Amino acid sequence: MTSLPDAPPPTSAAPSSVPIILDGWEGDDRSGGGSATGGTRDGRRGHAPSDRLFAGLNPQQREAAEYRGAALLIVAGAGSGKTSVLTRRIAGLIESREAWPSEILAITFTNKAANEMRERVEQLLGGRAQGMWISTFHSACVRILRREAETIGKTQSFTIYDSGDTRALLKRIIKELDADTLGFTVAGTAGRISKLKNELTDIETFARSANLSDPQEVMFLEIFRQYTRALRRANAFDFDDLIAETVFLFRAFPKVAALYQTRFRHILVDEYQDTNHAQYSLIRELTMPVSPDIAEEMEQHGRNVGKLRDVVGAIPGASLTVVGDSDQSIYAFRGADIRNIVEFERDFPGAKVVLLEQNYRSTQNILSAANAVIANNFDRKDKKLWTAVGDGDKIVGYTGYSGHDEAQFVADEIEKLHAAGMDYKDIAVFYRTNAQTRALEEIFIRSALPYKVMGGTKFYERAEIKDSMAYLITVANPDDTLALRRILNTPKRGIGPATETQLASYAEDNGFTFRDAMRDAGSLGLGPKVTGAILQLSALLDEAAAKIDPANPAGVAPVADVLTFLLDGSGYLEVLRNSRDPQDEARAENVDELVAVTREFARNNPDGTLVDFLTEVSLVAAADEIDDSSGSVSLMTLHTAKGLEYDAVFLTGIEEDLLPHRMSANEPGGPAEERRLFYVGITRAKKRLFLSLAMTRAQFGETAVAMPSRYLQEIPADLIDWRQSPGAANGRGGSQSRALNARRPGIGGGTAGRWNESYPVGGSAPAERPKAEWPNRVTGKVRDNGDLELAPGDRIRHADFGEGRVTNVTGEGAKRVAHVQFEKVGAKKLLIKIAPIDKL
DNA sequence: CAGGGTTTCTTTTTT
DNA sequence: AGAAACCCTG
Repeated sequence: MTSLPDAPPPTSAAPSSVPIILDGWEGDDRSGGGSATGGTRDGRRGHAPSDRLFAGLNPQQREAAEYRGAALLIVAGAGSGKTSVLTRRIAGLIESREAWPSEILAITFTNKAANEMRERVEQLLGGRAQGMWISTFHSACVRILRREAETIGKTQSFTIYDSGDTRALLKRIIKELDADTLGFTVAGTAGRISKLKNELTDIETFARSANLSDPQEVMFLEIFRQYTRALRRANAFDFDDLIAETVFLFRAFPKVAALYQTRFRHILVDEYQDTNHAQYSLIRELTMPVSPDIAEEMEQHGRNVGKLRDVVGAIPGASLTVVGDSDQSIYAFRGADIRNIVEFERDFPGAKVVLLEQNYRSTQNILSAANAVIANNFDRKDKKLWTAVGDGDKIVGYTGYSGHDEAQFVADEIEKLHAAGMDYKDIAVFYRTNAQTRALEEIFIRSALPYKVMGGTKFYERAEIKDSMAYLITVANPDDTLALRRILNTPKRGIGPATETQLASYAEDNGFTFRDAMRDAGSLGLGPKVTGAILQLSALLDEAAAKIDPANPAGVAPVADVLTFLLDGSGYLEVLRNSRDPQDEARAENVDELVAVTREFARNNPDGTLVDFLTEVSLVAAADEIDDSSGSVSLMTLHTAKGLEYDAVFLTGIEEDLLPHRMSANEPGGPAEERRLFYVGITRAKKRLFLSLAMTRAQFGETAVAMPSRYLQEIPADLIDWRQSPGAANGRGGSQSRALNARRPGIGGGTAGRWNESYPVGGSAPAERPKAEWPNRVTGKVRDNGDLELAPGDRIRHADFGEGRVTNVTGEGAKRVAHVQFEKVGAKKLLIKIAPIDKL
C-alpha cells in the first residue's frame, strides 16, 4: 500500500487521559507506515507542516521542531520553551503525514506532563492524535510488560511494589537471615539492589562477578536472591524491574522487540539528563534497526512492514529526539547518568544538536542569579540564559531567627502578593527536605493560608490506604503474599505472628501459595477461633475475586464496589469508626476518600479494570497531584519542582547542611548536584523570587544553629534586597541568640562569627519586628478555640503578635478566620479555632 | 494474642 | 517531635 487515505487513520480507542490502559495494539491501523529516516523516499510527505504550527517559535526552536534526521539533541535551558518545541514537533510529524499518531512514543518525567503534552498536541491538531503513547518510562514499560507478561513468566495482573513494599519485603528477609548482625540495613540493601538493577545487573550476572570469599558479599547475594525469588513468586515487579525487565525482554526476544521497534518510528524523550543506564538502554533497544530476517518473518505473519524496509530488507531504527539540560540533572542519587546527555553525540553519530538559550519564563534578575550560581559548577558547557522581558523586581532575601520565623515571613509575603492580586495557585514554596514542611504548615494553618503539600507523606503511603489497597491487590493478584500478609490480621482477627509463620511454612512445605494455605487452614490443627478467622477472610477474598471474574454472568463489578465490599466485609472501616483513638477518625475519612478515588477512576475510565486502577495508583508521582485550578499555594521539595513554574517562588532553608544537604558532602559530585538543585529552584520563578533561611533550625527535636548556604554568596549582592540579612539578623538578634544558647546548652556560639562576614549588616528595609515577638517554637499547639466568639471591633491578645483589634470575621464553623489589625506587626489573618489568642 | 508503655532512631532527594 | 521497634503484662 503506497497511497494515503485522506482521512486520518482509524486508530484504536486508547482513552487519552489514561496512558495505562492497554489499547488494542492489533487494531492500530499502521497501513500508512513510514520511515523516520527516509521521510521523502517513499513519497509520504504529502505536504510540509503548516506555518501555523510553528508560529511564535524563535529560529532555534523552529529548527528543533522541524529538523528531520535519525537523532536530535535539544539542549534546552530552563524556561526556553522546550515543551512548545516538542509538542509542535510531534504535531508537525503527524500533520505532514510523516507519521501516524500510533508511531509516536514520547517519554515525559511525570504523568501530569504526559497528559499536558497530549492535550497540547491534540489542540494543535484538532484532536487527530489518538494512539500516541505519551507517558513516563514506568507507565510505558508497565504497558509493555502487561502485554508480554506471559513471555517472561508473569501474569498480566502482576503487582508493582513501591519502595515501601520493597522495604517491607527486605526487612523480613534480612530478619530471617539474621543479616542485621552483619550490618545489613533495609535502606542500605534496598539502595544497593536498586543501583544494581539500574545498571541492568540481574542476580545471575551479579553472582558471577561476586567475590565469594567475602562473607559480607555472600550474604548480600543471598538477600538479593531471596528478594528476587519472593518477587517472582508474588507475581510482582519493583519499580526498577519495570525498566530493567523490559530491556531484558527486548534483548531475550528480538521478535518481541521488533514489534515495538517497528511500531514506534519517532521516539522523543524529555528530561534526558535524568535518565539512568537502564532507561538509556531501553531507548537504545527501541531505536535499534530490525534485521532483514525478522522483518521478513514479520511480514509473513501478516504485519505490514514492507514499506519500512530498506534496500537490504532491514527496517531502519526509529528517529530519536532527546531534550535535556545537564545543569538540571538532579537525580544522580537514583542512578541518573549525566553522561547520557553529555555523550549523546558520541552514542548517536551524526546527531544534530540545537541549543535553546532564550528564556521566556523569568525576569533578567532571576536569570542573572541563576547564571551566577550555576557558573560555579566547573566541568560544564557554558550556557547563559537571557530574556527580553527586562530586569523585573529584585530578589528578596530574609533571615529568620528560627524556622517558624522564616515560615511567618513566607506567609506574610504570600498574603501581600495575594492582596496585590496574585492568585494563590501561582505561588509555590520549595524546600530541600520534606521535614521542613512542619513549620511551614503550622504557620500556614494558623494564618488561614490555603496550601497544598505535594508529595511528602503521600496519600497512598498512609497505612490505612496501603491496607485498603492491599485488599484490592490480594483480589487482583492472589500470589502477592506481601499484600496478603499485610491484611491477614488487619483489622485484628486474632491471627498473630505465630499463626502467620505456620501458614507460611505450610505453604512452603507443600508447594502451595500462601493464599492456598489459607483456604486449607482447617487441616493445620490450629485453634477453632483462629481457623474460623482465616477461613472467613479467605471466603471474603474469594467472593470479591468472583466479582471481578470476567466469567461471572453478573458482569464485572466496578472497583468501587469491590472495595466497599471488602471494607465492609472485613470490618476494617467499622473498626476505625468505633475506635477511641482520635486519629482513627481521620483515617476513616482517608479510606472514604479512597473509595471516592475509585469512583472517580470509573468515571474517567469506563472500561478500566481493577488492575488498571492499581497500576495508576502505583505510578502516581508527587507532581501529578497538582491541581492547577485549585486556589492553594503549592508546597513541595526542590526535586518535585522540576519542570514546573510559578509567578512567585519561595526558596526556604537556604542553609549549610540543608542546601547543600549534609548527606551530599560525602558523595562525589554531591555539592555540584546540590547547586543544580538550587539552580532548578531559582529558575522556576517567573516574576518574584524570595530566598529565605533561618539562624536556628529544629532538628530531631533539638534546636541547632544554622549557617547561610555557600550558594547564597554566589549570587551578586546587588540582585538581592535583604529585608533581613544574615548579618543583620545576627547583630540585632544577639541577645536572642544567647537566650537560645542558654536554653539549649549543646550549641556553641563561637561558630556564629561567620554570619557577619559576608553580608551587609542591615537590609534596605529595617527589621519589622522586635525580636521578643519571635520565640523559636509555636505555642499553644493543641489549642481549640472552637467556641470563641469574635466580632469586628473586639480586642484580642495573641501569644506572638501581641494586642490587636478584630476588623472582620469570615468563614464558618471550624474554618472561621479573624482578620486582625495588630498594633506592632500589622494586619494578619488567623484561624480562630487554633490561634493562640485571648479576647480582652 | 492484644494492648500499653518504654526506648530508640530518624531526615536527603523519588519513579 | 514523632514514628517505629521493642518489651512486658494480662
